[in-house]
Amino acid sequence: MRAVARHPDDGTGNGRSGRTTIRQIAELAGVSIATVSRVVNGSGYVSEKTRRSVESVIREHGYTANRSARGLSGGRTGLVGVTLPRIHPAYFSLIVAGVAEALYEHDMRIVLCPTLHEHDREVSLLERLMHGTTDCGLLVLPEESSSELRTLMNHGYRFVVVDPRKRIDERVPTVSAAHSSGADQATRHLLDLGHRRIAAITGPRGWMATEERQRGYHAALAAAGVLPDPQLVVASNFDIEGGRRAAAALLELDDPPTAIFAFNDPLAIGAMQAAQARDLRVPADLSIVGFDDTAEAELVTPALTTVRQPLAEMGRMAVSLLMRLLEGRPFEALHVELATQLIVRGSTGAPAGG
Amino acid sequence: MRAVARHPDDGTGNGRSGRTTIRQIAELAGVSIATVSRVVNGSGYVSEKTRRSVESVIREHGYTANRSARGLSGGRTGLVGVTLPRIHPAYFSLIVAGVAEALYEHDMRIVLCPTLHEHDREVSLLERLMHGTTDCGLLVLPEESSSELRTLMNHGYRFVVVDPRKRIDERVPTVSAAHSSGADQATRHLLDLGHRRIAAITGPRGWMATEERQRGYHAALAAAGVLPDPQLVVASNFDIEGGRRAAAALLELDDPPTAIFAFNDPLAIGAMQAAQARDLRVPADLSIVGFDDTAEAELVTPALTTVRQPLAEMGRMAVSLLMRLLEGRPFEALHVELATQLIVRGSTGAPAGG
DNA sequence: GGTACTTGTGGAAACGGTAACATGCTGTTT
DNA sequence: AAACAGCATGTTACCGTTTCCACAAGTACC
Repeated sequence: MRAVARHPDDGTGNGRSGRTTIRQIAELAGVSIATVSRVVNGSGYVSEKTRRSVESVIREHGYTANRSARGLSGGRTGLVGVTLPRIHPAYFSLIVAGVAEALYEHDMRIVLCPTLHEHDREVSLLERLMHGTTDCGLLVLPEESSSELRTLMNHGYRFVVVDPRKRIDERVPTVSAAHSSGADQATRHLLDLGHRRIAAITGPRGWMATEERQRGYHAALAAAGVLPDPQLVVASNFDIEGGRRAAAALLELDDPPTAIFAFNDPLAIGAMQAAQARDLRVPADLSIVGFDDTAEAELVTPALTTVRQPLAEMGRMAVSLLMRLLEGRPFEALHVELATQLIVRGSTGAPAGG
Repeated sequence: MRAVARHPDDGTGNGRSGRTTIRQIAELAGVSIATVSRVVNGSGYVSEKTRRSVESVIREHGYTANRSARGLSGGRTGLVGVTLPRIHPAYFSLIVAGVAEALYEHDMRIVLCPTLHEHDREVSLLERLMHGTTDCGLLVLPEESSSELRTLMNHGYRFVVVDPRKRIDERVPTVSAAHSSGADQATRHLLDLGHRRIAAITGPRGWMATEERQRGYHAALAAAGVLPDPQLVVASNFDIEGGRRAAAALLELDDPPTAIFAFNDPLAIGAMQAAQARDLRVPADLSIVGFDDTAEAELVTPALTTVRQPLAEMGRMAVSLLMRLLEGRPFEALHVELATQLIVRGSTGAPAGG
């Protein structure tokens, strides 16, 4: 004879005290657990009368299905694993915000896994996520190689990659920003203002974002008949300090640039600091364009002209692909590229000589 | 006769294809599942020889326990529910970063639940989290009333509150920053510089952070023998726009302040913008101090003098309380208050008249 | 040489759901 | 009237763990 804990707290403090189960609801409503399950999940046949009655009992007792049980029994856990390098930078937190919002509408939750850019951590995290914890995954700027991702797929794990770092297997669904066209817009803007010596501070070599943006940059220069100068392209690492160093080097050149296109906002802010450190006025002496349009772009003086990536929207779009993946509906658009938009602010202007 | 899927992908794509289970490991190692469980959890008696053998099979096959099953079977899910108003603002993402880092060390994961400041959403989210999804919770700036939190406790749910919004039940463990002493430091700094008309732009009325910081502000003024002027205290809502409006109102006064202490960084940045909009120089004509020391404080010109809250550390501390709660170890320090530190930058200086 | 305790191991009962299958009904078709 | 389809509901196996209990063998003690 087991005691049935009716009181909310049975004093054991083991966290499962008194939670209403499907069996209790079934008994109270005078139906079988199968019927309650059908009502809760809206599956199968249930008469209007029964449905009402069960629903009222559920409301009255505040029942919610135990996700562990649901997950175990072959249903869904309702959890989506999200791996990302770090939580804090505005870039990532905006994507996650979009993801969370979209998932909430599907009554699913995020299991957040920062990898701190460590490949091994990411792999072991995914290993665990796959195994019963989550229904599917969302990999932001993943560290894994294409072949590792392929292995994941072959194990039957469903996932979507947001902002792929390197070029990956064609069959992996991806969401990214229109890097190349954004870079093209930014560069054209500088060309239109009259700049001809336009430098680029890029991200790490080999990253898709870097390569694609570089492609846009070169395309715009070519279209304007400007010969690219290899001296004017410096690779860096996407943070403020990197921007500062790269800009300092560029400004040391015999024939320094009149404009710098930085491949993200922190780099651009670093460049701005480097310019101000050597008493150059922005934009009078040096124009600067960034990429991202996170909140910081509006804070600096002068405010940063930058290419806006729809970060939250990328998160939402990734969720929408994920849901289709879960439903097993095959879909055509495996690779979604969201449009970027140039936001012109105070950091760009006509070159001094012009 | 059921097919036993040996191959990693059985083609059903239902996500549970081919994952190694405890039973398979047991069979391969020639022991019972109970023994494998004991090895995995380090509980009960297992001979050295058996342990080695089982461990090697586990390593070889990359086995990890299914968390749903573990959660269901009365063990732990290894998941911690984290509710917070929004993910994006630096304030929150820094706390979450600290939480994630600390939880990783305990091999636990975050289930992230943004509430968008909606009370109902938070309540229903918690309702679900409690019910089998998570082992415990971490509530950042919760919307719930003290009595709702008490109800949660009585249901046997274990949780810790980070940065309580209102004053709550004594028995709920909390982690917060030393609001009052931080505000005291900030105000004293301005007094030391020679300011006497020091305004305060506070957060929403009734919030603990607001009240405590106000207490520190008043204490510092009193200690310096400065009579507080009610006109100089304006309540706002913790964002840039609010800071702009509040500062504009303050600067309209017949006898305007020579310094403003804003109760967080966005407010301070808004105040700075308002000052610059009316051609006041910061700090020559107006000194400004913020509170938080998130990244933005260093970006604005001049860089913001502000009170640093150890946000990531608050997250880590909350996890440490949570772990003790889970272990059932009772502990004395139910309410932890972490020290703040004044960071002096360019936005403060001696008043013009001084 | 019993008895009692320690150590190592296996068997089996939960845990709370889902879903396949079985079982009645009520009409409708042939 | 028999056969059958569609609806509504109940029964039950199963998901992968943990954990309690039983049992066996070895050791210590009187």
